[in-house]
Amino acid sequence: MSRILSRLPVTPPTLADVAERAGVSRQTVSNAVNNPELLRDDTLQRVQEAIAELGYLPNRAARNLRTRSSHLVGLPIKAVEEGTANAQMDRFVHSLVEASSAVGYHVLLFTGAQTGDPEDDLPGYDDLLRSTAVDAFVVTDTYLGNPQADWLNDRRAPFVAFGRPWNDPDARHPWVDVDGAAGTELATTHLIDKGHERIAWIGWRKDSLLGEERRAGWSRTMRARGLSTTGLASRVEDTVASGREASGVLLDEAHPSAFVCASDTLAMGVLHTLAERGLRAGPDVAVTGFDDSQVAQVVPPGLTSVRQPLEEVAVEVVKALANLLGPPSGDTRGVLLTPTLVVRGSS
Amino acid sequence: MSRILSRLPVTPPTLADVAERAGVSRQTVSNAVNNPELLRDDTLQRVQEAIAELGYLPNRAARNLRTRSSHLVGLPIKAVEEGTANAQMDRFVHSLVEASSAVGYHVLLFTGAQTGDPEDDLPGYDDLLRSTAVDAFVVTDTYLGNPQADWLNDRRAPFVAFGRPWNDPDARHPWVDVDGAAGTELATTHLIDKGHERIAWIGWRKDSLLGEERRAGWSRTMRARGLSTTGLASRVEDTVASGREASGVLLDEAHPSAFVCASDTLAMGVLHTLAERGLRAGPDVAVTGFDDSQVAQVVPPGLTSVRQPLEEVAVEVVKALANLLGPPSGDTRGVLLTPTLVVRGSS
DNA sequence: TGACACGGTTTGAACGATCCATTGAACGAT
DNA sequence: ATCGTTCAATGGATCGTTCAAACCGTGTCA
Repeated sequence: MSRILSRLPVTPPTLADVAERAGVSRQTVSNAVNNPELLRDDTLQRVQEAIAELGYLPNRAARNLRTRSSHLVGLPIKAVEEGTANAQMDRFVHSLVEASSAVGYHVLLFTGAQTGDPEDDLPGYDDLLRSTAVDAFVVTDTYLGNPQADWLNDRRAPFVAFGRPWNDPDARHPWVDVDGAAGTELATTHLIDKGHERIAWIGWRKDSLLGEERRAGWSRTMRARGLSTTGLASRVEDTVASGREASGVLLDEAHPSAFVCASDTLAMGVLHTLAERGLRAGPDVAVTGFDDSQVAQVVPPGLTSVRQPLEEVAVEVVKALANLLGPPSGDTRGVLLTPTLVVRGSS
Repeated sequence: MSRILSRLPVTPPTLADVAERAGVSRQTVSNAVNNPELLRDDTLQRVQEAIAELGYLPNRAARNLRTRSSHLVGLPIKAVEEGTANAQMDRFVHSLVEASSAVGYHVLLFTGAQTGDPEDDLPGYDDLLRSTAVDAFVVTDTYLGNPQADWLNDRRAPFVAFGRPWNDPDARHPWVDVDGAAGTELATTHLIDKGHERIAWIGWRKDSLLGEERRAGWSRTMRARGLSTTGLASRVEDTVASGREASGVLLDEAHPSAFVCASDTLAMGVLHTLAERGLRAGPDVAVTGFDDSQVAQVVPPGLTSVRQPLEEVAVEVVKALANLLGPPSGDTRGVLLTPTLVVRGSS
């Protein structure tokens, strides 16, 4: 019969065990854990001693059942894209986990239907919510046309977005985002200060509002400093190959001395072109990227890049979550954070 | 037969609701969900219709309470290291989440005490387990001296390791790992086939058994092909700077025509040296890395690298988990997978 | 004819916590 | 001595599910 060993040596102590040991009722122990201010000092201490002696920990499942909440937030993770250098997600996830645990929440990962169409993921959200597997979501990809935000809003599902609600300026969900234009402005100003005057832009296609915002930071800074932008902008796909190609054309036709890119991926494409033409990144042609990915950190001679304050973003996201799930204090709908510039050899 | 998506505010239907609608008892509905083979065909169908009509989903918390299991596996994530190019964890995590959900499990992230000392993380594991927050763990860092595995083993905590139990060859926990020596053998063979004879090794300090294993793949292949290894090996820290320095020294003293590195990080260091000396990676000096990180994919001219089958690893880990938590079928203690070589411009 | 086995279904009792209404004691004011 | 108020602590009901045992009609065999 004892062939099957119990996984844990003994069954963990319950509220009732602690209550008996401390000579109080279950409810009092519960209060000692959740509302200590309700107890008299001496009883509180007695209960806490009993808790410590028995090594009591509340059973999550029982608590979840009774309170109808799981203290879990769901984070959908999308497929890993091969070419693009967006490994920065790591940083965000790590901070999110840490910040969440500080307010008693854990992060649950899940994937969608894997069909590529975000539409197909939506039932997955619903199931998690209705089965009380998670209390809320954190969504990270609110590009234009992504149905997630709208869908979750319709269903009154609690969630916080990393990314502005581009398609619906007065959406009612809380969000946190990074000011992209401020980032490219930093990069452009930096290059101008270094003496560059013909500074090119390589960004994404026009339907990306995120891309257009970053572009605006470059163009407004150029204008403000009295520099021309005509013929200096290119809009392509977010791949190394596109960046390589676009920079080649720009070098031939517009002779820029520096490139500001909408992503590290595109900037890597520029580095490819420079390497092919025997030009040195930095001394000959300056390049800046966006994201401060690991690639930017290790590629020779180091890629100057705009760094998003992902740790801060995570903290703000968790604040919004706490506000959403706990007692609402203020209702700050959106938070916009400012990035910084990490200068390396490429500029 | 349209799927009913109820708004969140209304309480979701319960087992009892379904039972009433189908004209059966609660337990019968429960069986329809968990042990359909126990029901007569017509009853099963009736119940399934009721489930579909109401859009019923079992309440996770209640199920967890009753079955004393959470259907969650805990995955500790460590701090993001800045310099090193090991963002490959993404790939593993993604596959793990996917493979887990296929067998009804979700992945819960958590961080340790953030003190840097892994010793301090251990209570965190214990708490999660005892509060029935997770059923098991997946640990990923079983380097020599890491107390996790031993500690979990002592406590009979169910877990699967990605990484061999280096310090205890007959540890009793299941593990999955990648054959590092086979990987460097692939790289070395590839270089030899390309005509290289003086092939240098840059790896980690001797106390890393993982590093020694990778080194063995290089040295045994060299020996097997009748090539000398004397003076061609260097053991340093896993940083870009160390790789840069070590490759400089080797180039001066041993004149290798190719480098096999224990990591992409070290290989990037070699690329730095080559760039500084005006040497082209590939035509002039060949370089191979290990991990097939995103850096390897985007750095010009592309870094040849050993790619770990992380997707397969995840699948095997989940298999082991299922075996551990469900009815044990076989008891395969360890699984060793073989990596592949991704050839790019650097070789 | 009675005992027994069987597949399919039902019933009551957990699982371990919190919510809610209530009790008991303490205390100052009448 | 009585009353009202407040503060601490209690006991029972409850969350939604699964477990264990009981039930019931039918068929089989001694």
